[in-house]
Amino acid sequence: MTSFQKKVYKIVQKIPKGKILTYKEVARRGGRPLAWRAVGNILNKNTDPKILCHRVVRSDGKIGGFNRGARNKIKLLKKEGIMIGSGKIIG
DNA sequence: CTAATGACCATTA
DNA sequence: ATAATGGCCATTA
Repeated sequence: MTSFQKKVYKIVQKIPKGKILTYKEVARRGGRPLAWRAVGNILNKNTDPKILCHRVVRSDGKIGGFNRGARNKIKLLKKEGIMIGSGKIIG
């Protein structure tokens, strides 16, 4: 475990159901407001089923990526109650 | 240490 | 609307 990784996980796990955070926001909460690049990188290499990484999306409203494919990510978000259309978030 | 990578972001054409 | 470019950061090789 690396330092930033731990922070990112803690923040991502703290995201309440039905809500989402952008990579930028996660980075900001992690103390590195300009490290959204690394955030995505960390999640990418550590896609564990116990970690809720599907509540993190892009700033443009797009979904982004996912270990099981963006399709699955969208499904999960939809299940949580988030509205998604054309691969983007509507709410 | 250097170089390369990427679930990104913002701007410009 | 899409495509391409520059910038930023932590992690990995």
